[in-house]
Amino acid sequence: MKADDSFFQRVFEVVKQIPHGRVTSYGAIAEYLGMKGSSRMVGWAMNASHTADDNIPAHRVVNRNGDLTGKFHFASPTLMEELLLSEGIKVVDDRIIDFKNIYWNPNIEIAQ
DNA sequence: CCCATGACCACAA
DNA sequence: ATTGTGGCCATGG
Repeated sequence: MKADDSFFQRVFEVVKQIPHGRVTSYGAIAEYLGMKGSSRMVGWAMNASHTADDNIPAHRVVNRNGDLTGKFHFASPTLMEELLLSEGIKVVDDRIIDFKNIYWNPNIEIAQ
C-alpha cells in the first residue's frame, strides 16, 4: 500500500522536520495536524513508519513526559536510546533528561 | 456498519 | 506519586 497523502504521510513530514538533537511529543504533532487529542493516531502512524520508504526519525518522538514509550517498537529495545544518545540527547531509565529544554514544538517552530 | 486495537493525554481519587 | 477511566479517531477484519 502506498501512503501518498494519507494521514501517516502527514505525520511523517512533520517528524522528518524535527531538527537533529531535538525531540517532540505525539500530542504536539497531533495538535499541529489539527487533531489535538488524537495523539494516539500519531503513535499509530509511527507504527507504520517502518513501512515508509523514507527514514522516519521516530526516536525523536516521545510522549509528553519525555518517556521512551515506543522503544519496544524499534528493531531493538535499545535502538531508540542508542539513536538519541548519538544525537547528544541524554536518556536515563527510558526517560529523556532535560526534556523540556530540547523539546521541539512544531506549533511554534513551524507555526506558519 | 460494528467491533477491536493502539508508540497518548487529561482528569479524578 | 500511582491507578483507573474516558476520550480521541484512523485502520483493519
